[in-house]
Amino acid sequence: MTEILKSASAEILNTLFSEKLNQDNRFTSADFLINTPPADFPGDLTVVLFPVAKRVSASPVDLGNALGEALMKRFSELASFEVVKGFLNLTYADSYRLQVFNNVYASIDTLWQKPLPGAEAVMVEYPSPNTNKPLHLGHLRNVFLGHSLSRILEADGKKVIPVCLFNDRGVHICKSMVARQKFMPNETPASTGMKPDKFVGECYVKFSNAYKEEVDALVATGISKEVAEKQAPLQKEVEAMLIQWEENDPAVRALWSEMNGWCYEGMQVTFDRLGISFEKKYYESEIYNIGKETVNEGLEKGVFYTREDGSVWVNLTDCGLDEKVVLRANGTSIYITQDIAIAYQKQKDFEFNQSVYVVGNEQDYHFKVLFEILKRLGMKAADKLFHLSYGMVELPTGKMKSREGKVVDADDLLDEMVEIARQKAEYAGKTGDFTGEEKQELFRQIGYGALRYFILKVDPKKKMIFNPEESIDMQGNTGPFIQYTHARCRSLLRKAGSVGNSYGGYIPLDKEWKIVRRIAELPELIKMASKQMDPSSLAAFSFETAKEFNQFYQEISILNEGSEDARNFRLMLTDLTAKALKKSLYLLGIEAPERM
RNA sequence: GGUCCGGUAGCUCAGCUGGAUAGAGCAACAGCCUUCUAAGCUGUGGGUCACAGGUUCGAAUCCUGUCCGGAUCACCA
Repeated sequence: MTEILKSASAEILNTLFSEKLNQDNRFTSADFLINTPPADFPGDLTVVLFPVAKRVSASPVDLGNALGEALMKRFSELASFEVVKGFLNLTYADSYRLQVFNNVYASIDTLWQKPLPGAEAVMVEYPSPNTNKPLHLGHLRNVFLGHSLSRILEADGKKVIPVCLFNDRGVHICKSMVARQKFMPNETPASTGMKPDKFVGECYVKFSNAYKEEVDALVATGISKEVAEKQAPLQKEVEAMLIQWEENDPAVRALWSEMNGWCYEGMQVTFDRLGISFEKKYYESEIYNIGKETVNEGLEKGVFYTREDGSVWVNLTDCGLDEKVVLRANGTSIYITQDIAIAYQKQKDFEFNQSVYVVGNEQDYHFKVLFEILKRLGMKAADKLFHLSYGMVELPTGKMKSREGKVVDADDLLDEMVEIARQKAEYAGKTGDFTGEEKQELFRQIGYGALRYFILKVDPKKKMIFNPEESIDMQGNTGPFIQYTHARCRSLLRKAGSVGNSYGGYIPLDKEWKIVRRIAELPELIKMASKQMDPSSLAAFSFETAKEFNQFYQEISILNEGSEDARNFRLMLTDLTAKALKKSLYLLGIEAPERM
């Protein structure tokens, strides 16, 4: 509708001001800005008049009146207009409003077509953990984003290929291994009763503490910190172990397999809780050697060069980046070497139109370098890669530090959320007729929903602060609020028995129309969220919709309404709202209970 | 130091490619449950949009500079 109005407006003004306009400055629809007016102004659409009025040096008010009148004559969809300052506010006719309602109501069920054959394929890689410690809050933001993004892309008609990369080798892994060997050789997850991935994480913390002591001791003898970090015996041990690993030393490999196995076992439990799964899992350990081959190719192509000590480099200074090592002097490969290899491997394994890496913004530079290198290597898919960069989750005390064990553990947090949901529900006396099992399931849905919403409602690009001391709210702009509104709708519909499909000549109230108007924008919103890879707008949508429905619910009878037409319309609106809420929650990865 | 990102109410955050009087939620205070779920609704208070310039009919939004915070510039990942 807005597009039609824009071109009509251009046409009308061109005729009206034909004397003042020549070929070069005639209006086109691009000259018109039409948006929705602020809540306390009348109308459904606003034409901003200043720019157009200026061009023909007319007063915005006069021009607005003239334009408004002409549009009224031409469009039966419009009921009235009003010019306020430089803004022309247009109000839809009731008949058109009902037409909009009928259209949304008819299409809400089929809004998410499954990807059609030949649909664009998008690979989404997340959360790509290291296998030396369990998942923490930072990973949760990653998972929520990746999961939600996948659903949004699918709703936009794309085929999603979710993959996960395990950073399962390298110095960080060796640190946990050295610590296990040295400090807790006889302990196992079973003997300690720990979740296996947490046991591995414990090793990592032990290493970091011992390493820090060594460094401090060296510094005390007058050595600089930088040198001390390199000379510390534990550091040497790690480096030695990395080489042994690359040389396939059986004992080192056995230790590595055992510890990684624990990590996968533990992480899978967390993945299952989060409801995520992958079409393919990549392991750096299986691919890093291909990286070395690619490095050789790069040398042949002249993209890389060798230094005297044998290390291999790439010079990216001509595009604002630095010189970067791609292979160590001792021949072992580093992070970027493997990322190069994995990019090629992905290209080999799947056909895709786009490949998204969901990775924190601390690695912005790394991905710039990686993508530039791949471009120079002439990789086919190089222009299809996209780094979805998101902000860090910080504690009030600053960054989380896994080395120091100062992290919010993912499992613990999920447990805690369920517990909070339970407490709030019991305090409110909510769950009288639920069975024990139903309750448990409900508290899980609410607790998880609260956490996901809390994280997804903020712009992914921005860093966010999480205060573990203040438990996540369940009132106001929260997941449970939206879940509650959905459950409330469902309750009404259950009580009504069935929803009729005719409402005679009923004319919707303003409060009712506002809800319809918002939900009618959902398809457009999904496209936008998909394009911008940002779920937060859907969180905002679900909140606004829920709030508007609650206002309506509070003030206006639905089931107790005398007029059957009105009752039917309101039930249809309730049905529409429930569906819109359920679907927007789904896109955020949040479940929508029927009762709560 | 170079590069990049950010600074909006006491707190956590919205504010789309510049548009009307800068909005939510939490917290505080005052109301609303014999009627469809009170995890709800209504109202009050709370702002130099970091600061200073500039661009223009119009700037939280765009440009420049300053201040403050963060990330990154590893033969770590």
